[in-house]
Amino acid sequence: MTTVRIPEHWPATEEQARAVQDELRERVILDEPGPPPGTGHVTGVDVAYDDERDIVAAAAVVLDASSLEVVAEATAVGRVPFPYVPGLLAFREIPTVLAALDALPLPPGLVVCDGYGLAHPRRFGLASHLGVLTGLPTIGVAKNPFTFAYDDPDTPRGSSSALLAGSEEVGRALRTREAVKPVFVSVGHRVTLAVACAHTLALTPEYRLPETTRRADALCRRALRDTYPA
DNA sequence: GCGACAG
DNA sequence: ATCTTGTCGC
Repeated sequence: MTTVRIPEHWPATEEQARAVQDELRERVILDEPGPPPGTGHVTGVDVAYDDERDIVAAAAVVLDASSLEVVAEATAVGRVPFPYVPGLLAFREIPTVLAALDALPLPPGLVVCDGYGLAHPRRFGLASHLGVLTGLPTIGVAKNPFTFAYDDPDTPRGSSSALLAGSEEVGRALRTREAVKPVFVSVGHRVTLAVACAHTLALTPEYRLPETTRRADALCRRALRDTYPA
């Protein structure tokens, strides 16, 4: 497993971090459809924290998009590089996630993040940030609506409704399991919202959350306890 | 000013 | 995110 250091010029204040977002936001690509769902590789990334020891562990798990079988995985650990501030989550996760992605023996294909992309106070969430830095197509699938408004989607799996920032649709509330709380899908980089939702449905044949994030979540937790046992 | 707020 | 037992159900 890779060990990472905090990058030299990583933002130290919220003001600096917001300035980085405002700068990088210009590079987001929103007019590409993205890879077709059900083909190629799809990679889930996630992180786990040990606040006591100031440690963060990241995992990247590559799945075959049609069988959802694991094709490759990698992990990385490092110091937590930024405090949790709503809207600045990416600065906590990105260095370690990048290291895990770099350690993969294969191209990741589409990357599925645990959080938001466009659905963000400055329209530049974790998935957008990771996409711009890697050039990879990315989407965000979050478990909560954050500050955004939405109407409850219809009961059947596959139903969806707009995730709204005022009157602007920044994502979709997507029902991945009948009558179960929806997930909140937003575009990261080089993927369309419709395609992002299609991928999310393809990744949730059984559970509310995408297989990608379920696998990545399990792996980064394992990496954390294997590396720094209680 | 106060509360809410991805993970 | 993380702290945490049992419990209901497939």
